[in-house]
Amino acid sequence: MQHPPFEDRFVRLNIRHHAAAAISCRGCALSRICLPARLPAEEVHVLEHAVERDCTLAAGATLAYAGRRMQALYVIRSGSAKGYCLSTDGDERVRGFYLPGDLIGLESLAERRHPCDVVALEPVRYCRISVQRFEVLMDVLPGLRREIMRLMSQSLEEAQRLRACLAVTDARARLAGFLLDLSRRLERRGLSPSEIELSMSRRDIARHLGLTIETISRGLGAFKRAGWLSVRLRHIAILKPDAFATLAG
Amino acid sequence: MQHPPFEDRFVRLNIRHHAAAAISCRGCALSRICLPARLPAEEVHVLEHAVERDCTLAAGATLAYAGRRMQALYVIRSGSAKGYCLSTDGDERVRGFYLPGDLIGLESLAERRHPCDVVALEPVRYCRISVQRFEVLMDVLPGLRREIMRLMSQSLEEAQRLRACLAVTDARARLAGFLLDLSRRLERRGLSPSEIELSMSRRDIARHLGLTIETISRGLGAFKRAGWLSVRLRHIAILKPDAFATLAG
DNA sequence: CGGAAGATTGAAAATCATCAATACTCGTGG
DNA sequence: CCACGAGTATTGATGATTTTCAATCTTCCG
Repeated sequence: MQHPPFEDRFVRLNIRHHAAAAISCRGCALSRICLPARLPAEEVHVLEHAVERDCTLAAGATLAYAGRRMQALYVIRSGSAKGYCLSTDGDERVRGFYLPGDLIGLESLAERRHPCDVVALEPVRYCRISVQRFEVLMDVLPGLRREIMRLMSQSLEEAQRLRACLAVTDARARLAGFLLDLSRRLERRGLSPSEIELSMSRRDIARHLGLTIETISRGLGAFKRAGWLSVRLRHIAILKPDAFATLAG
Repeated sequence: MQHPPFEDRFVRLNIRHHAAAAISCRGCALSRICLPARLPAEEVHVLEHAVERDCTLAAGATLAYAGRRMQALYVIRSGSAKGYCLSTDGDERVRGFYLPGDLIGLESLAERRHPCDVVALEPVRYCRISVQRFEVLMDVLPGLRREIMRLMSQSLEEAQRLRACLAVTDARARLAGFLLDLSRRLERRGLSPSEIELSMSRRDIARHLGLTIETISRGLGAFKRAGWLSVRLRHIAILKPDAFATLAG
């Protein structure tokens, strides 16, 4: 819609296929977090053959364009991405951030087109499964189907919860809620919940929370002075998670 | 979790079964909006037998309790409800509002428990299908399965979009976004997008948008003075939808 | 009629956005 | 290796918006 003819070319340019280097799902570092974790072995086998592994994306490259027909679902293997849309007057609204293990495109299935742009915040490795194949598998593999349902339900819950976290007037509380959520998501993926390397800029966080860069910066400063965390640029360490939980509610 | 022993009793007391008066899905006023709309006739028939129709709930009564194991999925037939959770210090965060045709419980499927309370904002009639039956049907009816997937995808998209609408600093813009979204949801359900009878209080809206009652009131007042809408208590008429769209972005 | 809850309005205080200046990081190229 | 410059982050001062507190008005019940 917004970028009619270019997208396919762009996306294809950004994808590098390394069929030879393709790792099986079972051998993947994410196997405990990703789809196969809860799937019976025979289904994992079928799934493996439908998935293109080792796709990569450079930092800043776009994985999906708003309004364009969706071609595939993606799973982030490493790196991270942000989903955002542009308002009529040109400023962006960040819908959310995708972390390793996250499935991108579930929200696009109904309309068969992406509701917003998705760009890599850092170099991203990801897996890809075409919508057509995905739909076939959904009919054929009951285990996968249930797992996808579970994932969608979970994403829905998460989206609503995050929304509730924004339904708070206080800017610090919002920031605390965001950091806490990020921490928990990382923990669920087997990463450290306290030592966090932010892949998004202050600007992204601000556009995500409905605040300004300066407020984010000052908020982090206040948390630092309170001894709740240490910050140095994109690296933060959460020292008192309970304090954040209390502030966020 | 929060209301351990009482819930079942409450819910049951609030449900009135009128087996005799049960209407078929095909005869239901919502048949064009609700699940059966996109289902093959034979599946509608099966679904009909699994659904309890004509359940009712008094205004203010609770349909689902936060933390409690989910028993069933619900579809609002008439009336409306709000989903909210309480923060540690007791003030509520409104997650969202459910309108006629909305399926309640999709977000609870993963954890098998409700993430937040759902209470009726006005007298509600609804249909009910137990989780057990639902899961069986999901395996048995491919059409229903696809439709549910579509619905979940759509809900997810909606939740993310609404979230983006909060990612805006200006209070008026948020309110405009909320009204616009409400208007569009009503329209999709065959109701008037301009003549709206709000079932939620200013307080509910405020808690939903991360603003205060007074700001909501002043915002509506400003829209009124600008000639964008007419307000009288819970009844609003949107006169210039484009103005709202522009403000919301 | 009377009382409780909801809604509006006004004046204040606090928070946050805006504007502006500065510091810092990191990649590039001399 | 250093200098440069663009992008990013911090900090300060000011002003606008929003919250808070308070009073009033309305509606909706019984």
